[in-house]
Amino acid sequence: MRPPGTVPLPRRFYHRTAQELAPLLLNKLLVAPDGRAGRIVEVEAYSEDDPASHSHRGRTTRNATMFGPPGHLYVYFTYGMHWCANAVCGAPDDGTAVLLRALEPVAGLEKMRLARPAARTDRDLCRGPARLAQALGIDGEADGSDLVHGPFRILDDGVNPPPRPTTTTRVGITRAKELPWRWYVPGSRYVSRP
DNA sequence: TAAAAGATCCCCT
DNA sequence: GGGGATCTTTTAT
Repeated sequence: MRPPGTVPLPRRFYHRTAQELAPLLLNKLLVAPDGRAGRIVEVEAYSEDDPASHSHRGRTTRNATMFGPPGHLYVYFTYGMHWCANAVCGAPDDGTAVLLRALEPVAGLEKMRLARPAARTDRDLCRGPARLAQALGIDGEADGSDLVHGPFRILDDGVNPPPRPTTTTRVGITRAKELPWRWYVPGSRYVSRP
C-alpha cells in the first residue's frame, strides 16, 4: 500500500550519475513501510572519482551496496552511533549514490517523535542525514533493500523538483570540499544548513 | 596489532 | 561556537 496519488520512481529513474540524479530527487517522498514519510529537501552526490566518497578506494564489505544495482538503499554506520541513507544510482558496478540529508516530515509524525526523543521540535525530526534515518527507522537492516518495491521507497506525488535548486559545497567532509555537489530546496526551513 | 578518522548529533556555554 | 560521545572501518606499522 502507498499514499493515494503517488507512484514509485521507476528503476530507470536511477540510471543517471549522482550529480544528475541528486537535484531530481528533491521534492520526492521517502516512505517507510509503516507510513512514516518525508519530502526530500536536501541531497549530496558521491561517486568513485570523488575523494570524499566511500567508493573512491574501490569495493569493500561496507560499501558493496554502492556498487550494486541502482534504485537500492545504501545504509552505512558512522561516528559509532549514526546511520545514514543513500539512493544508489548509475549503472551496476559504478559505486555512486545520493546521500539523503534532510526531509520535510509529511506523515507519521507521531512515530517520528517517538523514534527521535532528542528532537525538541518537529523541525528537527528529519533535519540531517542521521536524524532522518532515525526518524523513519532506517538502520543496517535496510542496507541493500529496494527503493522501487520497498520496504523503504521513494515515491513521486507529482510535485516537481525546484527549477532552480540551491547548489553548495558538501557538509562534514575533509576532502574535495570545494566540489559543488550539494543541492537543496530554496527557502525550505527543513534543510540541515542554509 | 594498533591507531586514526569518520558523508553526525547533542548539550553546554 | 565548541567539545564529547561512541565504535566500525580503514590504513599504517
